[in-house]
Amino acid sequence: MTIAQVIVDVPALGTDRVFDYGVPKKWEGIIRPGMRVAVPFGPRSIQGFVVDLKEDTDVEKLKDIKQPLDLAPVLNEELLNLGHWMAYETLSFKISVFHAMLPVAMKAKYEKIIRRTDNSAILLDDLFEGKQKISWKEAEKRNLLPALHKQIENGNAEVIYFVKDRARKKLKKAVRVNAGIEELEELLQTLPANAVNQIKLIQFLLNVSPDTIETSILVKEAEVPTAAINALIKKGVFSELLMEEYRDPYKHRDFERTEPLELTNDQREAMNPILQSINDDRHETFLLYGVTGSGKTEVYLQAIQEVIVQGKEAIVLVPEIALTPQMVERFKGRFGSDVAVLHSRLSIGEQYDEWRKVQRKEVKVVVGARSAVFAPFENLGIIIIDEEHESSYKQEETPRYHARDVAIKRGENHHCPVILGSATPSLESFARAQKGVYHLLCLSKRMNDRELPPVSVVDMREEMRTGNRSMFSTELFEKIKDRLDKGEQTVLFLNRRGHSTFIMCRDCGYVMQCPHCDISMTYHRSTNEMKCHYCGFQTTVPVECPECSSSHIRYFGMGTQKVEEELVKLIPEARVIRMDVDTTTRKGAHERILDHFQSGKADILLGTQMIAKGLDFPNITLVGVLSADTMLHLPDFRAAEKTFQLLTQVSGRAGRHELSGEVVVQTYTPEHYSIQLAALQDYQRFYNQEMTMRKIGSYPPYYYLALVTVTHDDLLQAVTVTEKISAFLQQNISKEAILLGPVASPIPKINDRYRYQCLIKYKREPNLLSSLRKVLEHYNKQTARDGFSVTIDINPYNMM
DNA sequence: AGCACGCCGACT
DNA sequence: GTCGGCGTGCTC
Repeated sequence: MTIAQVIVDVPALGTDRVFDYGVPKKWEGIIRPGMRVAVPFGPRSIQGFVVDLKEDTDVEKLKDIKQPLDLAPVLNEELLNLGHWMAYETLSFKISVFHAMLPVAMKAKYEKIIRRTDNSAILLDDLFEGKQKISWKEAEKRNLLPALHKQIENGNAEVIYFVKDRARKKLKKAVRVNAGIEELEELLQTLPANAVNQIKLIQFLLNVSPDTIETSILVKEAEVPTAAINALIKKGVFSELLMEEYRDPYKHRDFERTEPLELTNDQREAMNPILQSINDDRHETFLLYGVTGSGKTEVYLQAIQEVIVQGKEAIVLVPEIALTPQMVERFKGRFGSDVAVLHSRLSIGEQYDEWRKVQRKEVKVVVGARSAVFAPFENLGIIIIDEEHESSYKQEETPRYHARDVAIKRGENHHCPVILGSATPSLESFARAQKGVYHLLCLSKRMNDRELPPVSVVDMREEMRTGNRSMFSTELFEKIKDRLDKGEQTVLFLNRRGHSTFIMCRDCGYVMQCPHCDISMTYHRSTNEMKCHYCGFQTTVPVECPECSSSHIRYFGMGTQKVEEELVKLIPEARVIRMDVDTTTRKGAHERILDHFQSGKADILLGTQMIAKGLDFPNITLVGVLSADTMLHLPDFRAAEKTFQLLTQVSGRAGRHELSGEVVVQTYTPEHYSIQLAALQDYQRFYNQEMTMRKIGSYPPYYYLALVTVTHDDLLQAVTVTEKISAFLQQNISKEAILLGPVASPIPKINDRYRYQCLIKYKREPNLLSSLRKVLEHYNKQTARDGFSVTIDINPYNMM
């Protein structure tokens, strides 16, 4: 008897292991590891993943698999092993990891129905309204459950559990030609002369002789009505079938084909070691450090070209917000239909279809956001992570994995190179490159030898002193007007959307806080409400101060909305277009805004994060950063690094082509090294300076981190448990490790739950993972009962 | 995570 | 005496 080992779809500690199931005779040889199956689990029926097959089992009350949910495995052997590894490293449940590796469409939905079994019981006619079955949801709504329960107990009705697969393929009609040439010619003779369309159709078949053809295409090309096709189906010339149709998000776009460009010396030098590694089938991690506009993408493209020539496949990861049509175009332009695109702005169906293209080996290249690192290729030749320093490569929910770590693991599995590309590498990666763990490749010159644009830092405190209280310094304002006169374009960057960040009473200093979270409420002008960005709590804008009843309530902090209003007031003739989460939620909005700006229909592009990347328009000659220090003062040891990276990125948007550009950076802390060195575009010095800071603070890359967060609705309880955990961990780590805590989380309360944490800094701690696992196991019992939640984040990016 | 089982108090 | 409240533990 074949036994399948199954990971069931129950994310809990007690079920995070394999369960054995019998494979029914009729599925033997069909059910294989990596397939999803429907299995009975207790009284219900749920989804599971077969991870292995074996011949016998010790389990006595063995149940059988109900049915497979896939025709072919959705996880290959490599991905299954990768899943086990990830679950171990990130302290996650295996089932959570498997779900993270697959498109959301493959996550099952469950449904229950109640069916009557005894048709003679007249009482049931009322309950079921004469029908045979009723859905659980409806029974619940109509409050029939108590009565139905009784009937279930009496054996007059039963509950049936369904596993519903959401992975629906879109199908289209097609026909297969069964008749050979002779048969067709024979038929042509016997058809009556008035069967014009059938004759036309057969002649078409004789000319083109297709094997299988989509019905709608046949109608168009043979110029016959469907009736003619139906007639031939009846005569047995065709048999009908359904073909899978891909929901192609780029269906209506033509991509202009591009040819490889001549490489610069720099690029060729960077290219050689990569090619070497590809040719030797050898895993190596490269850090491609290239200033903005130095042509990293062309290096990626040509490396991929080589990989494809060798019959292998490529994964390219790009940060979600940089995954613009412009970016996709570069890859589709070079590799055409060999490219699949995966990111969260696609619909669930589109994501599924793009993934299917990979599974069916119909593409060679995947360009996608974080989760594309799991693309089910079997013969990977290269993995590229562009903008490797981006924090969006770290997933902030379980499984809390970093795409960089996963990419390197897969690179090892496939003996292929991994390329990390950035103009501002993360300190972690650059440090590894310095140590020789990664192979450092440099592109130090911009393409077509354009100088990096000069950056001028404006001290906004000085502006204040001279009486300028607007959000634009005199220098920036003058320069914007100058560009307007010249018909050149300006990009204004502000890392904050919305209108004002908070409101404060000018008389007593009262700042409105969320009653459920320790965070100030944000003013939203469009709805004229105060909103909490953490729990979604909303309330009206106070007309007078709740503390001192003063009416001097003022709006502080600026968001993109407010800047837009100001701009329109100050320079009415300027055509401003705003780009942030609020204006890009609708599908395709992203693309429309950029097209609009590119075609010169706007003078000023005002936006957040998302305009910092990839934007490459020839007419941009001025970049303004309205407030460089918005993220500098966050309680985050990476604040300086993030500021430096962002400023460098934004600056890189100016003067990339014939026209030279310049950058104006407004700040209240012009003396800070991250702003100074970003203005000088001096990564190396920033790296040295910041490394010193990290060494002093015992932070990465000198130390690894593990963050344990405990939440509870009672403050004291949260503190007590965090103390116990800290004490336990203190005893189980070496002297070299540093344990901080318990301390309140940077946001001490979210959603009425208090948050306490303890942070472990360590260099080498082989037993840490198992100690942390013990913490989870021990407190999990309390977790459910007493309302605790304990989460562990290995190498966190977000300390909140 | 569900769901059943089982042990306690409040009621027809 | 029974209904139903939720704490406990299991699911191949």
